[in-house]
Amino acid sequence: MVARYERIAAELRDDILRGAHPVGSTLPTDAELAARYSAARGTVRQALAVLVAEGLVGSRQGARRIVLGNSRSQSFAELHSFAQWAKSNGYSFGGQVLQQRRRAAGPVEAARLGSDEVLEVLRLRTLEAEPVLVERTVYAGWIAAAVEAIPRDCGSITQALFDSTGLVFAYGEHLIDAVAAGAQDARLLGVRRGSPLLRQRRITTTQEGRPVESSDDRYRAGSVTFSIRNSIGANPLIRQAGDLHFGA
Amino acid sequence: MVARYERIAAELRDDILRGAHPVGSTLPTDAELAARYSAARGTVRQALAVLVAEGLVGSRQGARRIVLGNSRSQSFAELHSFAQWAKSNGYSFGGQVLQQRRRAAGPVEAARLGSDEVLEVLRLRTLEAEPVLVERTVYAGWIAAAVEAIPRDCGSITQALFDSTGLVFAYGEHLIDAVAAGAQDARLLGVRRGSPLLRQRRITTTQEGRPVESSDDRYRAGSVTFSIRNSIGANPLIRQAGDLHFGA
DNA sequence: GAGTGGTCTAGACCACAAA
DNA sequence: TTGTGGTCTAGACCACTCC
Repeated sequence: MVARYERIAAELRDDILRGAHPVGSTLPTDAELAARYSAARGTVRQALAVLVAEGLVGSRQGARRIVLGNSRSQSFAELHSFAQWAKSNGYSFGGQVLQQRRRAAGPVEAARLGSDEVLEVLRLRTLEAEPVLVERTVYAGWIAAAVEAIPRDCGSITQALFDSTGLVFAYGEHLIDAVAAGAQDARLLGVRRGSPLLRQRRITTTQEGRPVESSDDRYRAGSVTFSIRNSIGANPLIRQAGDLHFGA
Repeated sequence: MVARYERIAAELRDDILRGAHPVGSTLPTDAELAARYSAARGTVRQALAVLVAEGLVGSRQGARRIVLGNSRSQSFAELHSFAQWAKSNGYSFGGQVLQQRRRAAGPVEAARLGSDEVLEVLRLRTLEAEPVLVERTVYAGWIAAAVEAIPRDCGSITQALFDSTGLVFAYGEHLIDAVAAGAQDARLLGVRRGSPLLRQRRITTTQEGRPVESSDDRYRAGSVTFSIRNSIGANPLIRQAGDLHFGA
């Protein structure tokens, strides 16, 4: 069952991407769209809100809505998976599943992933043959079987899931902070307990917004740096190898 | 004029951050909230959509809404200074200059800031009366006099420089990683040496792109989280206030 | 002043989760 | 089966933009 507003949003998006509404032009008014689709104004507004969130359409109170862009790729994540990033930068990389088990979702996970049963995976990833990243990932139940079918030493889970299911990931929210290495972190990464790690908590969804996984990724300090440029249109977040010279 | 749903959202957000609704607990139902605030269900849902978009609340059709988090986070979608961010979130904050001296720029600094002489400033900043941030900032020579004129306990340097010079900052590039606290960091922040800090190195420019400062900011672990969203919010009905749409 | 989008109301029905 | 959130309608008024 696809919601009415989703279908209207899809039609409008197609119109924009097709060029029927060029960048800079105004869209039909709420009332016109409501008449065209025989829907209530509220439903049309819900559809338009989708396009606004994607950055395709801009709106200001009192003024007509304007088409801001006509490329889908810009509105979605430019943040690639660890493997994609490493590959595109010419680094050698690897990965190894250390633990994997199904279990019941806690209340927070259930709400986050929309799933009662989850697959918990502990993965250690290497860069240039050095262990640099501990991933603790919780997958939604509907994708669990596909994840379990992936070889344990697969380097790119994203690629493997795309090959087996056709899924393309969109990256949702990222929370970045610093934490002290716990006992398990320290052992896996070869650092002392309590030493600094860069933590990235993230939620991954399909392009339609369906939650796929929730992950707690911990990078060894000095191995990876996140970079953000605050210029419009630029990639908001990219990873960089550590050891960058910045400032003095 | 603040919208009704914004005020309701703010109240609910405060309740969550205050701990009145612990993480994992369920929120009141739409109907209960509508009755409590004497608002229509649609208005309450609009407020809740704000919290869902912020990642504080999760929802699934048929199930009660659940509190997902209760931590403050700093979003990169908003190009705010520490003071602006703290103020907009209702936190008390302060700052104190500990050291300040002019010196010759190193070759990298000279290239980066376009300046032979620089002003080096060590600043300690507090949030809710706790020291959370050590800032080591290097200002370009042309702005040094204006910086030196700012009172040492000024909370918002950005504001002070705007007041005295009319300058508006644009934030250029941010590099984020984790480092171990050095001796000075540890002493100032009241943590053990070697304990994890979240480091943000950034370059600030004027809106025209002229470099103003280069800074190494170190946050005590657990005090602040950076958040980056690069896909559609869970509920597209709500636009984020003042959203600048980079990558969003 | 006319037109438009932003907000809000008060209903209704449906899909889904949990008991 | 009951309750909840998700969707949709049909109106209303307001704030704002643009002419």
